[in-house]
Amino acid sequence: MAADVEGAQGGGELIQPRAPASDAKALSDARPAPRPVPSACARCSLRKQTAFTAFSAHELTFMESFRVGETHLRAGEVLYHEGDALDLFYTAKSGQGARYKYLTNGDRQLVNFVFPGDTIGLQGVLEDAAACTVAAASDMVFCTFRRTRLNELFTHSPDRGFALVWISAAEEHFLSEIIAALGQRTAQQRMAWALLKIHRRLSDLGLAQGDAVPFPFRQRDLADALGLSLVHTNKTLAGLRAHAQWQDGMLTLSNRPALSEIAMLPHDQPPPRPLL
Amino acid sequence: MAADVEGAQGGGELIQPRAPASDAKALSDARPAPRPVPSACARCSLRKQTAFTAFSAHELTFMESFRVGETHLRAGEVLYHEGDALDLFYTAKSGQGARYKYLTNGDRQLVNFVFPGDTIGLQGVLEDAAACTVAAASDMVFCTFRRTRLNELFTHSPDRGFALVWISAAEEHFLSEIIAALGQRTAQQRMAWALLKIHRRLSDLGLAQGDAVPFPFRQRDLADALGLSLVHTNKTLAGLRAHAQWQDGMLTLSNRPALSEIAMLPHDQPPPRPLL
DNA sequence: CGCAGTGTTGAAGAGCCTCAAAGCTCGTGG
DNA sequence: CCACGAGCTTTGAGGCTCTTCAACACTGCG
Repeated sequence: MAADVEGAQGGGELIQPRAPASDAKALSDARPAPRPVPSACARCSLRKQTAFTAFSAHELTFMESFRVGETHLRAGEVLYHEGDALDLFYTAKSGQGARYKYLTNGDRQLVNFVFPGDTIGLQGVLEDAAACTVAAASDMVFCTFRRTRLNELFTHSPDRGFALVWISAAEEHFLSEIIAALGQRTAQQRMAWALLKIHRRLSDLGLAQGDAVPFPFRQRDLADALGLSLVHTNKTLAGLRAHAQWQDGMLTLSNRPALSEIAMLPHDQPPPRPLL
Repeated sequence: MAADVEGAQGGGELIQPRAPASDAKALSDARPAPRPVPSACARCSLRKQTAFTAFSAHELTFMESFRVGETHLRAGEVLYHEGDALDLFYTAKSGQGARYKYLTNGDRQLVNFVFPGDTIGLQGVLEDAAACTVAAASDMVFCTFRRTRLNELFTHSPDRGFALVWISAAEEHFLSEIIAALGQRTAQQRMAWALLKIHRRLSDLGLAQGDAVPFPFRQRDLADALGLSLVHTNKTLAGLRAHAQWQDGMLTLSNRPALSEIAMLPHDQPPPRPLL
């Protein structure tokens, strides 16, 4: 699939409905292709968010040239599949998605949500096989970078190479928190923890409208993220409804202190991280 | 604590026995200090393992100068604590340990084991607060690197900077597998999965003696790694004893295909990864 | 209208946790 | 020499959390 022009879709495939067992991979192997967009980094609104560290002029110039273009995905489409060899990697620009891992029995784990500013696919670029499947829950736009030019990032702009390590380390940090949540917390604690983390991450991106943030997922996604059955996820959400409401793709936390208490969370906030 | 001379201990503190609730941090805040060792990278036996990619002569020279020295830990000692600001980061050279995260109620999660070749502390160096506590289960030796010189790694040796990103991505990959294991697998599946992963990683380092690898941990550690109670861990291990024996610090897998079947694992092997 | 996807609720059972206690191997001290 | 205690492993019993199965309500769509 070639890079397509303005207005057309960037490509992608419809994600399969959750198959009970076997035929989970009867999917097209088309890959979304990036399309060129002129001088976008300078205008990128993400860079203005306080969640991210600042760019130097030199870094900005370099990233403009390093960027290949944009990849557009519609809700439900897949960016790449677990096991794919990746020629590109991405930074999410808008919309929301998630990374999934599938087991041989058809079960799946939602490893992490993909929010604006998240860099994904780096592992798949380096190791020749993506560890996760990435799918969009809403329409999404990604900034796209080419595998073959990754070395330039280190030779031409050490600061950006440094940033990339920082990004990886921050992701690793968050994954370790997820591990602790899955391993040590009860269903209610996990749910409170996840709602707080999600809300916090989206708020830090400036996406909050009052107490509400957009969250275009299904209860099944949250269940797969927390390692809970769909039924129990529903009942756990119902039990927290006094403190958190989630309807029509909007998540509203009306009593964050209560949720923090339930989640056994300290109250610190994450330091600014780099954006690629 | 200053860098000490050959034969003396590198420092460290005794890890606390698992406190029931409150006083879990009544510990000295002494930090182990590295001691200089001349020209060690060229003779490092880890580099010869096929699990790692090769060094160029230039890279080797650079790492010799980049390295600060070695840090020695005795079994039970702590390298650094969750929340510490780190001036150093490390690559494990020998021995085994683990990274832990503690919850406010005293429970803990073993996030990942630390085996020779693993780079740790990078996240703590970049984010000003370590995400995990690192403790040694056997006597350990670490190669030590200084935070303040991290930028040199990117400006002087882009290849090593690239390697660092690769290392981070590989770790991120493995953590995502842990997440899937904790979220989707039953106790028996988790146990079989963990034993296979542990055995594989140690075998790839050339530490296997027949079907056995050294594994100097306690059932409590495995329980905290898998998110299971100690009692259930014991019973699950007993149920797998026909396929896996673990006694006197040695783990023996006598029937790997059976364990793979139980763990729902594909049979592929990980690609070579960089060593720092 | 029928159907697919999603959210909700109830009931029964399995898996895992907690509590409790006993055996084992150390090292220590009388 | 044996007694003693600490740390670890092992085993049993009871109960709670979470899963599975089943059914129904609601929505949007062909």
